Amino acid sequence: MPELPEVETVRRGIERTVVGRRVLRVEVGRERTVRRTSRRALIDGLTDTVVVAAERRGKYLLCPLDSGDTLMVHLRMSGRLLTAPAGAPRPAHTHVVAHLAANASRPPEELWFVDPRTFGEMVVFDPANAAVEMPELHRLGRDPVVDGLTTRDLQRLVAGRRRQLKALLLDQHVVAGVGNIYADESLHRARLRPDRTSDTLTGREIGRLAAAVVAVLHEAIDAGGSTLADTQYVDLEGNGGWFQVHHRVYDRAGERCITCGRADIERSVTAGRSTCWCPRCQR
DNA sequence: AAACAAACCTGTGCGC
DNA sequence: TGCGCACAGGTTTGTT
Repeated sequence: MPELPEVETVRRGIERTVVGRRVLRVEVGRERTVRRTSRRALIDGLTDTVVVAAERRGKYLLCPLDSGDTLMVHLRMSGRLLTAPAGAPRPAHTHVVAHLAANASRPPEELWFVDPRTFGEMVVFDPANAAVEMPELHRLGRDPVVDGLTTRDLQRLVAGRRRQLKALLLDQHVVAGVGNIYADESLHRARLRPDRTSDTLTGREIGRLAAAVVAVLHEAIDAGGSTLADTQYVDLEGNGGWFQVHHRVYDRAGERCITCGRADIERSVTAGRSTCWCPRCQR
Protein backbone atom coordinates (compact mmCIF):
# COMPACT_ATOMS: atom_id res chain seq x y z
CA MET A 1 0.00 0.00 0.00
CA PRO A 2 2.29 2.74 1.13
CA GLU A 3 4.39 4.62 -1.37
CA LEU A 4 6.76 7.51 -0.81
CA PRO A 5 4.16 10.05 0.40
CA GLU A 6 2.66 7.61 2.88
CA VAL A 7 6.06 6.55 4.22
CA GLU A 8 7.07 10.21 4.47
CA THR A 9 3.93 10.94 6.48
CA VAL A 10 4.77 8.09 8.84
CA ARG A 11 8.36 9.33 9.05
CA ARG A 12 7.18 12.76 10.14
CA GLY A 13 4.99 11.13 12.76
CA ILE A 14 7.96 9.18 14.10
CA GLU A 15 10.02 12.36 14.13
CA ARG A 16 7.35 14.16 16.11
CA THR A 17 6.38 11.49 18.62
CA VAL A 18 9.07 8.81 18.84
CA VAL A 19 12.44 10.48 18.27
CA GLY A 20 14.18 11.23 21.56
CA ARG A 21 12.39 8.47 23.45
CA ARG A 22 13.87 5.33 24.94
CA VAL A 23 12.65 1.87 24.01
CA LEU A 24 12.09 0.03 27.27
CA ARG A 25 10.94 -3.34 26.04
CA VAL A 26 10.20 -5.08 22.73
CA GLU A 27 7.79 -7.89 21.88
CA VAL A 28 7.93 -9.79 18.61
CA GLY A 29 4.97 -11.99 17.69
CA ARG A 30 5.40 -13.17 14.12
CA GLU A 31 8.93 -14.20 13.33
CA ARG A 32 8.27 -13.55 9.65
CA THR A 33 8.31 -9.79 10.30
CA VAL A 34 11.93 -10.04 11.47
CA ARG A 35 12.90 -12.75 8.95
CA ARG A 36 16.05 -10.96 7.82
CA THR A 37 17.54 -11.66 11.24
CA SER A 38 15.55 -13.07 14.18
CA ARG A 39 13.28 -12.21 17.11
CA ARG A 40 16.32 -12.10 19.34
CA ALA A 41 18.20 -9.72 17.05
CA LEU A 42 15.36 -7.20 16.89
CA ILE A 43 14.67 -7.36 20.62
CA ASP A 44 18.34 -7.05 21.57
CA GLY A 45 19.02 -4.39 18.96
CA LEU A 46 16.15 -2.16 20.03
CA THR A 47 15.79 -2.66 23.77
CA ASP A 48 17.22 0.15 25.89
CA THR A 49 18.12 2.34 22.93
CA VAL A 50 16.98 5.88 22.14
CA VAL A 51 15.62 6.65 18.68
CA VAL A 52 17.68 9.64 17.57
CA ALA A 53 16.27 10.44 14.12
CA ALA A 54 13.76 9.38 11.48
CA GLU A 55 14.94 9.24 7.87
CA ARG A 56 13.60 7.80 4.64
CA ARG A 57 14.98 6.56 1.33
CA GLY A 58 12.27 5.67 -1.14
CA LYS A 59 9.86 3.45 0.76
CA TYR A 60 12.44 2.50 3.41
CA LEU A 61 12.06 4.09 6.84
CA LEU A 62 15.40 4.37 8.64
CA CYS A 63 15.72 5.27 12.32
CA PRO A 64 19.24 5.71 13.70
CA LEU A 65 19.54 4.62 17.34
CA ASP A 66 21.91 5.91 20.01
CA SER A 67 23.60 2.50 19.96
CA GLY A 68 25.01 3.30 16.52
CA ASP A 69 22.69 0.80 14.84
CA THR A 70 19.74 1.74 12.63
CA LEU A 71 16.18 0.42 12.71
CA MET A 72 14.79 -0.24 9.21
CA VAL A 73 11.05 -0.60 8.65
CA HIS A 74 9.48 -1.46 5.29
CA LEU A 75 5.67 -1.49 5.23
CA ARG A 76 5.39 -3.33 1.88
CA MET A 77 1.71 -3.90 1.01
CA SER A 78 -0.19 -3.76 4.28
CA GLY A 79 2.17 -2.68 7.06
CA ARG A 80 1.18 0.08 9.48
CA LEU A 81 3.04 1.80 12.30
CA LEU A 82 0.76 3.07 15.07
CA THR A 83 1.27 4.68 18.44
CA ALA A 84 -1.09 3.84 21.28
CA PRO A 85 -1.35 4.39 25.02
CA ALA A 86 0.50 1.76 27.04
CA GLY A 87 -1.72 -1.24 27.59
CA ALA A 88 -4.26 -0.39 24.89
CA PRO A 89 -5.90 -3.39 23.19
CA ARG A 90 -3.94 -4.38 20.10
CA PRO A 91 -5.49 -4.94 16.68
CA ALA A 92 -5.22 -8.27 14.89
CA HIS A 93 -1.89 -8.83 13.13
CA THR A 94 0.15 -6.76 15.58
CA HIS A 95 3.52 -8.42 15.08
CA VAL A 96 5.91 -6.11 16.92
CA VAL A 97 5.37 -3.88 19.96
CA ALA A 98 8.00 -1.41 21.20
CA HIS A 99 7.29 0.03 24.64
CA LEU A 100 8.30 3.71 24.71
CA ALA A 101 9.29 5.56 27.88
CA ALA A 102 7.33 8.65 28.82
CA ASN A 103 8.95 12.01 28.21
CA ALA A 104 8.10 15.59 29.18
CA SER A 105 5.24 15.83 26.70
CA ARG A 106 3.98 12.25 26.34
CA PRO A 107 2.92 9.43 28.63
CA PRO A 108 4.25 5.87 28.28
CA GLU A 109 3.18 4.60 24.88
CA GLU A 110 3.55 1.63 22.58
CA LEU A 111 4.66 1.64 18.97
CA TRP A 112 2.88 -1.11 17.04
CA PHE A 113 3.81 -2.72 13.76
CA VAL A 114 0.58 -4.13 12.33
CA ASP A 115 0.70 -6.06 9.06
CA PRO A 116 -2.04 -8.47 7.91
CA ARG A 117 -0.22 -9.71 4.81
CA THR A 118 3.11 -10.07 6.60
CA PHE A 119 5.16 -8.81 3.63
CA GLY A 120 6.47 -5.98 5.79
CA GLU A 121 9.77 -6.15 7.57
CA MET A 122 11.72 -4.75 10.51
CA VAL A 123 15.42 -5.13 11.16
CA VAL A 124 18.11 -3.49 13.30
CA PHE A 125 21.35 -3.30 11.35
CA ASP A 126 24.79 -1.74 11.62
CA PRO A 127 25.07 1.05 9.02
CA ALA A 128 28.81 0.40 8.75
CA ASN A 129 27.89 -3.04 7.49
CA ALA A 130 24.91 -1.97 5.36
CA ALA A 131 26.39 -3.37 2.17
CA VAL A 132 25.96 -6.84 3.65
CA GLU A 133 22.97 -6.41 5.97
CA MET A 134 20.84 -4.07 3.81
CA PRO A 135 22.24 -4.39 0.28
CA GLU A 136 19.11 -3.07 -1.44
CA LEU A 137 19.58 0.36 0.17
CA HIS A 138 22.69 0.90 -1.91
CA ARG A 139 20.87 -0.05 -5.09
CA LEU A 140 18.05 2.47 -4.64
CA GLY A 141 17.71 5.13 -7.30
CA ARG A 142 17.17 8.85 -6.74
CA ASP A 143 14.56 9.81 -4.20
CA PRO A 144 12.64 12.61 -5.96
CA VAL A 145 11.81 14.32 -2.67
CA VAL A 146 15.14 13.94 -0.86
CA ASP A 147 17.40 14.34 -3.91
CA GLY A 148 15.09 16.10 -6.34
CA LEU A 149 14.63 14.91 -9.93
CA THR A 150 15.60 17.29 -12.67
CA THR A 151 15.17 16.89 -16.41
CA ARG A 152 18.88 16.19 -16.64
CA ASP A 153 18.67 13.55 -13.89
CA LEU A 154 15.92 11.73 -15.73
CA GLN A 155 17.72 12.11 -19.06
CA ARG A 156 20.72 10.33 -17.56
CA LEU A 157 18.53 7.62 -16.09
CA VAL A 158 16.87 6.77 -19.40
CA ALA A 159 19.92 7.25 -21.62
CA GLY A 160 20.55 4.29 -23.90
CA ARG A 161 17.60 2.32 -22.57
CA ARG A 162 14.24 1.31 -23.96
CA ARG A 163 11.70 0.73 -21.21
CA GLN A 164 8.00 1.26 -20.76
CA LEU A 165 7.52 4.43 -18.73
CA LYS A 166 5.34 2.70 -16.16
CA ALA A 167 8.01 0.06 -15.56
CA LEU A 168 10.67 2.75 -15.39
CA LEU A 169 8.84 4.70 -12.67
CA LEU A 170 8.10 1.55 -10.66
CA ASP A 171 11.73 0.42 -10.77
CA GLN A 172 13.16 1.38 -7.37
CA HIS A 173 16.68 1.21 -8.80
CA VAL A 174 15.81 4.09 -11.13
CA VAL A 175 13.56 6.31 -9.00
CA ALA A 176 13.00 5.35 -5.37
CA GLY A 177 9.58 5.70 -3.79
CA VAL A 178 7.12 5.74 -6.70
CA GLY A 179 4.54 2.94 -6.59
CA ASN A 180 1.43 2.08 -8.55
CA ILE A 181 -0.71 5.08 -7.55
CA TYR A 182 1.90 7.77 -8.07
CA ALA A 183 3.26 6.21 -11.26
CA ASP A 184 -0.20 6.47 -12.85
CA GLU A 185 -0.84 9.95 -11.47
CA SER A 186 2.59 11.20 -12.61
CA LEU A 187 2.16 9.80 -16.13
CA HIS A 188 -1.24 11.45 -16.44
CA ARG A 189 0.12 14.79 -15.28
CA ALA A 190 2.98 14.45 -17.77
CA ARG A 191 0.44 13.51 -20.51
CA LEU A 192 2.36 10.35 -21.37
CA ARG A 193 1.00 6.88 -22.03
CA PRO A 194 2.16 4.25 -19.52
CA ASP A 195 3.32 1.98 -22.34
CA ARG A 196 5.34 4.63 -24.17
CA THR A 197 8.97 3.53 -24.23
CA SER A 198 11.67 5.78 -22.85
CA ASP A 199 13.63 5.88 -26.11
CA THR A 200 10.74 7.67 -27.89
CA LEU A 201 10.64 10.62 -25.49
CA THR A 202 11.61 14.12 -26.57
CA GLY A 203 13.65 16.27 -24.23
CA ARG A 204 10.54 18.27 -23.50
CA GLU A 205 8.62 15.12 -22.56
CA ILE A 206 11.37 13.96 -20.23
CA GLY A 207 11.17 17.36 -18.58
CA ARG A 208 7.40 17.03 -18.17
CA LEU A 209 7.77 13.61 -16.60
CA ALA A 210 10.48 14.64 -14.13
CA ALA A 211 8.47 17.68 -13.08
CA ALA A 212 5.25 15.65 -12.81
CA VAL A 213 6.81 13.04 -10.52
CA VAL A 214 8.19 15.69 -8.18
CA ALA A 215 4.98 17.72 -8.14
CA VAL A 216 2.68 14.73 -7.58
CA LEU A 217 4.80 13.40 -4.72
CA HIS A 218 5.01 16.78 -2.98
CA GLU A 219 1.29 17.41 -3.33
CA ALA A 220 0.55 13.94 -2.00
CA ILE A 221 2.83 14.52 1.00
CA ASP A 222 1.07 17.82 1.67
CA ALA A 223 -2.20 15.88 1.70
CA GLY A 224 -0.87 13.24 4.07
CA GLY A 225 -0.82 10.50 1.40
CA SER A 226 -3.67 8.49 -0.12
CA THR A 227 -6.09 6.43 1.95
CA LEU A 228 -8.25 4.23 -0.27
CA ALA A 229 -11.66 2.80 0.48
CA ASP A 230 -10.22 -0.05 2.54
CA THR A 231 -8.56 2.53 4.88
CA GLN A 232 -5.48 0.30 4.97
CA TYR A 233 -3.13 3.23 5.07
CA VAL A 234 -3.22 5.48 8.14
CA ASP A 235 -0.56 7.56 9.86
CA LEU A 236 0.91 6.98 13.34
CA GLU A 237 -2.20 8.40 15.02
CA GLY A 238 -4.54 6.30 12.88
CA ASN A 239 -5.63 9.18 10.63
CA GLY A 240 -6.00 8.71 6.88
CA GLY A 241 -4.64 11.00 4.19
CA TRP A 242 -6.79 12.80 1.63
CA PHE A 243 -4.76 12.83 -1.60
CA GLN A 244 -7.15 10.18 -2.97
CA VAL A 245 -9.67 12.95 -3.63
CA HIS A 246 -7.13 14.46 -6.04
CA HIS A 247 -6.48 11.22 -7.97
CA ARG A 248 -7.10 11.88 -11.64
CA VAL A 249 -6.73 8.32 -12.94
CA TYR A 250 -5.84 5.81 -10.22
CA ASP A 251 -8.83 3.56 -9.41
CA ARG A 252 -11.02 5.57 -11.81
CA ALA A 253 -11.24 3.09 -14.72
CA GLY A 254 -14.46 3.57 -16.68
CA GLU A 255 -15.06 7.03 -15.27
CA ARG A 256 -14.88 10.21 -17.30
CA CYS A 257 -11.49 11.89 -17.33
CA ILE A 258 -11.80 15.01 -15.20
CA THR A 259 -8.97 16.71 -17.08
CA CYS A 260 -10.27 16.54 -20.65
CA GLY A 261 -13.88 15.68 -19.84
CA ARG A 262 -14.13 13.87 -23.17
CA ALA A 263 -12.79 10.36 -22.69
CA ASP A 264 -13.18 7.56 -20.17
CA ILE A 265 -10.26 6.34 -18.09
CA GLU A 266 -8.92 3.04 -19.37
CA ARG A 267 -7.49 0.14 -17.42
CA SER A 268 -4.69 -2.04 -18.72
CA VAL A 269 -2.02 -4.26 -17.29
CA THR A 270 1.35 -2.63 -17.87
CA ALA A 271 4.60 -3.63 -16.20
CA GLY A 272 2.57 -6.40 -14.59
CA ARG A 273 0.45 -3.92 -12.67
CA SER A 274 -3.08 -2.60 -12.98
CA THR A 275 -2.74 0.71 -14.78
CA CYS A 276 -5.22 3.55 -15.25
CA TRP A 277 -4.79 6.25 -17.91
CA CYS A 278 -6.67 8.60 -20.20
CA PRO A 279 -6.42 7.66 -23.88
CA ARG A 280 -7.08 11.25 -24.88
CA CYS A 281 -4.80 13.17 -22.50
CA GLN A 282 -1.93 10.74 -22.60
CA ARG A 283 0.12 10.15 -25.72
C1' DA B 1 18.48 -5.66 -21.27
C1' DA B 2 13.73 -5.93 -20.62
C1' DA B 3 9.19 -8.21 -20.29
C1' DC B 4 6.60 -11.48 -17.89
C1' DA B 5 4.91 -14.76 -14.37
C1' DA B 6 5.07 -16.52 -10.01
C1' DA B 7 5.98 -16.29 -5.29
C1' DC B 8 5.44 -14.44 -0.63
C1' DC B 9 0.36 -13.69 2.64
C1' DT B 10 -4.35 -12.16 4.27
C1' DG B 11 -8.55 -9.66 3.59
C1' DT B 12 -12.27 -7.81 0.92
C1' DG B 13 -15.61 -7.26 -2.58
C1' DC B 14 -18.19 -9.12 -6.18
C1' DG B 15 -20.99 -12.41 -9.00
C1' DC B 16 -23.73 -16.32 -8.60
C1' DT C 1 -26.34 -16.08 3.53
C1' DG C 2 -22.48 -18.60 1.62
C1' DC C 3 -18.88 -19.90 -1.77
C1' DG C 4 -15.31 -19.21 -4.98
C1' DC C 5 -12.67 -16.20 -7.45
C1' DA C 6 -10.21 -11.92 -8.66
C1' DC C 7 -7.62 -8.56 -6.89
C1' DA C 8 -4.91 -5.36 -3.67
C1' DG C 9 -0.56 0.34 -2.18
C1' DG C 10 5.63 -4.08 -2.93
C1' DT C 11 9.64 -6.57 -4.08
C1' DT C 12 12.41 -10.59 -5.43
C1' DT C 13 13.41 -14.44 -8.27
C1' DG C 14 13.46 -17.15 -12.25
C1' DT C 15 12.18 -17.70 -17.14
C1' DT C 16 11.70 -16.26 -21.85
